[in-house]
Amino acid sequence: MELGVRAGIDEFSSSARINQYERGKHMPDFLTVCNLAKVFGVPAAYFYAEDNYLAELIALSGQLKATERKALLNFAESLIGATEK
Amino acid sequence: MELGVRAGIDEFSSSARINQYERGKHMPDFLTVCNLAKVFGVPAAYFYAEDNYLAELIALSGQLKATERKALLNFAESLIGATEK
DNA sequence: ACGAATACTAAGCATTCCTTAGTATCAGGT
DNA sequence: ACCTGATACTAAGGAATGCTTAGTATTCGT
Repeated sequence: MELGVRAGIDEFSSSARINQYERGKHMPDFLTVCNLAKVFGVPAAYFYAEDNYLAELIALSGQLKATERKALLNFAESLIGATEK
Repeated sequence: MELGVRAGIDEFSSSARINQYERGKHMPDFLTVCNLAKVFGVPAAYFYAEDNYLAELIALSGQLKATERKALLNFAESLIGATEK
Protein backbone atom coordinates (compact mmCIF):
# COMPACT_ATOMS: atom_id res chain seq x y z
CA MET A 1 0.00 0.00 0.00
CA GLU A 2 1.70 3.10 -1.16
CA LEU A 3 1.44 5.88 1.37
CA GLY A 4 2.86 8.68 -0.73
CA VAL A 5 0.46 8.17 -3.60
CA ARG A 6 -2.44 8.76 -1.26
CA ALA A 7 -0.77 12.04 -0.35
CA GLY A 8 -0.84 13.08 -3.99
CA ILE A 9 2.77 12.29 -4.80
CA ASP A 10 3.53 11.03 -8.28
CA GLU A 11 3.59 7.23 -8.19
CA PHE A 12 7.02 7.04 -9.81
CA SER A 13 8.74 9.14 -7.18
CA SER A 14 6.60 8.31 -4.18
CA SER A 15 8.53 5.26 -3.08
CA ALA A 16 11.89 6.99 -3.24
CA ARG A 17 10.67 10.06 -1.43
CA ILE A 18 8.92 8.27 1.39
CA ASN A 19 12.05 6.21 1.85
CA GLN A 20 14.20 9.33 2.00
CA TYR A 21 11.92 10.76 4.66
CA GLU A 22 11.96 7.59 6.69
CA ARG A 23 15.73 7.36 6.60
CA GLY A 24 15.96 11.00 7.56
CA LYS A 25 17.86 11.90 4.42
CA HIS A 26 15.39 14.61 3.54
CA MET A 27 12.49 16.43 5.11
CA PRO A 28 9.31 16.81 3.07
CA ASP A 29 8.36 20.33 2.09
CA PHE A 30 5.43 21.88 3.90
CA LEU A 31 2.88 21.15 1.19
CA THR A 32 3.76 17.47 1.32
CA VAL A 33 3.57 17.50 5.09
CA CYS A 34 0.05 18.93 4.84
CA ASN A 35 -0.98 16.22 2.41
CA LEU A 36 0.48 13.50 4.59
CA ALA A 37 -1.32 15.03 7.55
CA LYS A 38 -4.62 14.74 5.68
CA VAL A 39 -3.92 11.08 4.99
CA PHE A 40 -3.22 10.42 8.66
CA GLY A 41 -6.10 12.59 9.79
CA VAL A 42 -4.00 14.83 11.99
CA PRO A 43 -3.07 18.53 11.88
CA ALA A 44 0.20 19.25 10.06
CA ALA A 45 1.71 20.56 13.32
CA TYR A 46 1.65 16.96 14.53
CA PHE A 47 4.82 16.22 12.57
CA TYR A 48 6.73 19.08 14.16
CA ALA A 49 5.94 18.17 17.77
CA GLU A 50 9.11 17.79 19.80
CA ASP A 51 7.80 15.02 22.05
CA ASN A 52 5.11 12.36 22.06
CA TYR A 53 3.04 14.20 24.58
CA LEU A 54 2.61 17.24 22.37
CA ALA A 55 2.10 15.08 19.29
CA GLU A 56 -0.72 13.23 21.03
CA LEU A 57 -2.33 16.45 22.16
CA ILE A 58 -2.26 17.87 18.64
CA ALA A 59 -3.63 14.67 17.16
CA LEU A 60 -6.48 14.58 19.64
CA SER A 61 -7.36 18.24 19.19
CA GLY A 62 -7.71 17.58 15.48
CA GLN A 63 -10.65 15.30 16.25
CA LEU A 64 -12.56 17.77 18.38
CA LYS A 65 -15.50 19.94 17.41
CA ALA A 66 -15.31 23.70 17.89
CA THR A 67 -17.05 23.72 21.27
CA GLU A 68 -14.87 20.95 22.61
CA ARG A 69 -11.74 22.69 21.41
CA LYS A 70 -12.74 25.77 23.33
CA ALA A 71 -13.30 23.68 26.42
CA LEU A 72 -9.85 22.17 26.03
CA LEU A 73 -8.29 25.58 25.59
CA ASN A 74 -10.05 26.88 28.68
CA PHE A 75 -8.80 23.93 30.65
CA ALA A 76 -5.24 24.61 29.51
CA GLU A 77 -5.58 28.24 30.55
CA SER A 78 -6.86 27.26 33.95
CA LEU A 79 -3.83 25.02 34.44
CA ILE A 80 -1.57 27.97 33.74
CA GLY A 81 -3.53 30.21 36.06
CA ALA A 82 -3.29 27.68 38.88
CA THR A 83 0.48 27.80 39.20
CA GLU A 84 1.44 31.36 38.35
CA LYS A 85 2.09 33.89 41.13
CA MET B 1 15.84 45.06 18.57
CA GLU B 2 16.67 42.57 15.97
CA LEU B 3 14.63 39.41 16.32
CA GLY B 4 16.65 37.19 14.02
CA VAL B 5 19.94 37.85 15.78
CA ARG B 6 18.49 36.50 18.98
CA ALA B 7 17.60 33.38 17.06
CA GLY B 8 21.25 32.94 16.16
CA ILE B 9 21.06 34.31 12.63
CA ASP B 10 24.07 36.21 11.35
CA GLU B 11 23.48 39.89 11.93
CA PHE B 12 24.17 40.80 8.32
CA SER B 13 21.48 38.57 6.91
CA SER B 14 19.02 38.59 9.76
CA SER B 15 17.09 41.64 8.67
CA ALA B 16 16.66 40.41 5.12
CA ARG B 17 15.63 36.95 6.16
CA ILE B 18 13.11 38.00 8.77
CA ASN B 19 11.62 40.33 6.22
CA GLN B 20 11.37 37.55 3.65
CA TYR B 21 9.59 35.39 6.20
CA GLU B 22 7.17 38.14 7.15
CA ARG B 23 6.30 38.88 3.55
CA GLY B 24 5.82 35.19 2.90
CA LYS B 25 8.49 35.14 0.22
CA HIS B 26 10.33 32.30 1.92
CA MET B 27 9.78 29.87 4.72
CA PRO B 28 12.54 29.42 7.31
CA ASP B 29 14.16 26.00 7.47
CA PHE B 30 13.31 23.84 10.45
CA LEU B 31 16.44 24.68 12.45
CA THR B 32 15.64 28.37 12.20
CA VAL B 33 12.04 27.70 13.19
CA CYS B 34 13.29 25.90 16.30
CA ASN B 35 15.53 28.81 17.20
CA LEU B 36 12.73 31.32 16.69
CA ALA B 37 10.49 29.13 18.81
CA LYS B 38 13.03 29.29 21.64
CA VAL B 39 13.06 33.06 21.41
CA PHE B 40 9.28 33.23 21.61
CA GLY B 41 9.13 30.56 24.29
CA VAL B 42 6.80 28.28 22.36
CA PRO B 43 7.17 24.80 20.86
CA ALA B 44 8.25 24.78 17.21
CA ALA B 45 4.93 23.19 16.23
CA TYR B 46 3.32 26.50 17.12
CA PHE B 47 4.38 27.94 13.76
CA TYR B 48 2.76 25.13 11.81
CA ALA B 49 -0.65 25.35 13.46
CA GLU B 50 -3.39 25.80 10.91
CA ASP B 51 -5.58 28.02 13.06
CA ASN B 52 -5.31 30.28 16.08
CA TYR B 53 -7.04 27.82 18.32
CA LEU B 54 -4.43 25.14 17.78
CA ALA B 55 -1.62 27.69 17.96
CA GLU B 56 -2.86 28.87 21.35
CA LEU B 57 -3.18 25.34 22.63
CA ILE B 58 0.38 24.51 21.60
CA ALA B 59 1.72 27.70 23.11
CA LEU B 60 -0.02 27.06 26.41
CA SER B 61 1.07 23.44 26.57
CA GLY B 62 4.65 24.63 26.22
CA GLN B 63 4.33 26.38 29.57
CA LEU B 64 3.03 23.39 31.49
CA LYS B 65 4.91 21.07 33.77
CA ALA B 66 4.88 17.34 33.10
CA THR B 67 2.04 16.56 35.50
CA GLU B 68 -0.11 19.34 34.09
CA ARG B 69 0.54 18.22 30.58
CA LYS B 70 -0.68 14.77 31.47
CA ALA B 71 -3.80 16.25 32.98
CA LEU B 72 -4.41 18.23 29.80
CA LEU B 73 -3.93 15.15 27.68
CA ASN B 74 -6.34 13.17 29.84
CA PHE B 75 -8.91 15.90 29.51
CA ALA B 76 -8.56 15.85 25.74
CA GLU B 77 -9.04 12.11 25.72
CA SER B 78 -12.14 12.38 27.84
CA LEU B 79 -13.59 14.87 25.35
CA ILE B 80 -13.08 12.37 22.56
CA GLY B 81 -14.59 9.57 24.56
CA ALA B 82 -17.68 11.64 25.37
CA THR B 83 -18.87 11.99 21.77
CA GLU B 84 -17.90 8.76 20.10
CA LYS B 85 -20.58 6.08 19.65
C1' DA C 1 17.56 68.78 7.30
C1' DC C 2 21.07 65.62 8.27
C1' DG C 3 22.95 61.25 9.65
C1' DA C 4 22.43 56.81 11.58
C1' DA C 5 19.92 52.94 12.14
C1' DT C 6 16.47 49.98 10.66
C1' DA C 7 13.24 48.09 7.08
C1' DC C 8 12.86 46.37 2.80
C1' DT C 9 14.03 44.39 -1.91
C1' DA C 10 16.42 42.02 -5.98
C1' DA C 11 19.75 38.91 -7.86
C1' DG C 12 22.85 35.24 -7.61
C1' DC C 13 24.89 31.65 -4.77
C1' DA C 14 24.33 27.68 -1.87
C1' DT C 15 21.70 24.19 -0.17
C1' DT C 16 17.90 21.17 -0.13
C1' DC C 17 14.53 18.41 -2.08
C1' DC C 18 12.58 15.88 -6.10
C1' DT C 19 13.12 12.97 -10.09
C1' DT C 20 15.14 9.43 -12.52
C1' DA C 21 17.25 5.19 -13.13
C1' DG C 22 18.88 1.36 -11.33
C1' DT C 23 19.68 -2.45 -7.80
C1' DA C 24 17.96 -5.40 -4.11
C1' DT C 25 14.61 -7.91 -1.72
C1' DC C 26 10.55 -10.49 -1.20
C1' DA C 27 6.02 -13.13 -2.26
C1' DG C 28 3.31 -15.88 -5.24
C1' DG C 29 2.66 -18.88 -9.02
C1' DT C 30 4.34 -22.66 -11.80
C1' DA D 1 13.90 -24.13 -7.58
C1' DC D 2 12.92 -20.72 -10.87
C1' DC D 3 10.73 -16.99 -12.84
C1' DT D 4 7.85 -12.91 -12.54
C1' DG D 5 6.03 -8.90 -10.65
C1' DA D 6 5.77 -5.79 -7.09
C1' DT D 7 7.75 -3.25 -3.49
C1' DA D 8 11.81 -1.36 -0.89
C1' DC D 9 15.80 0.99 -1.14
C1' DT D 10 19.76 3.91 -2.93
C1' DA D 11 22.82 7.26 -5.70
C1' DA D 12 23.32 10.97 -8.72
C1' DG D 13 21.88 14.81 -11.14
C1' DG D 14 18.30 18.32 -12.05
C1' DA D 15 14.89 21.52 -10.18
C1' DA D 16 13.34 24.35 -6.68
C1' DT D 17 13.93 26.86 -2.39
C1' DG D 18 16.20 29.52 0.97
C1' DC D 19 20.34 32.35 2.25
C1' DT D 20 23.70 35.91 1.39
C1' DT D 21 25.09 40.06 -0.41
C1' DA D 22 24.59 44.55 -1.85
C1' DG D 23 21.97 48.20 -2.40
C1' DT D 24 17.72 51.33 -1.91
C1' DA D 25 14.08 53.17 0.98
C1' DT D 26 12.29 54.56 5.21
C1' DT D 27 12.20 55.93 9.90
C1' DC D 28 13.79 58.23 13.96
C1' DG D 29 16.56 61.17 16.82
C1' DT D 30 19.13 65.32 16.98
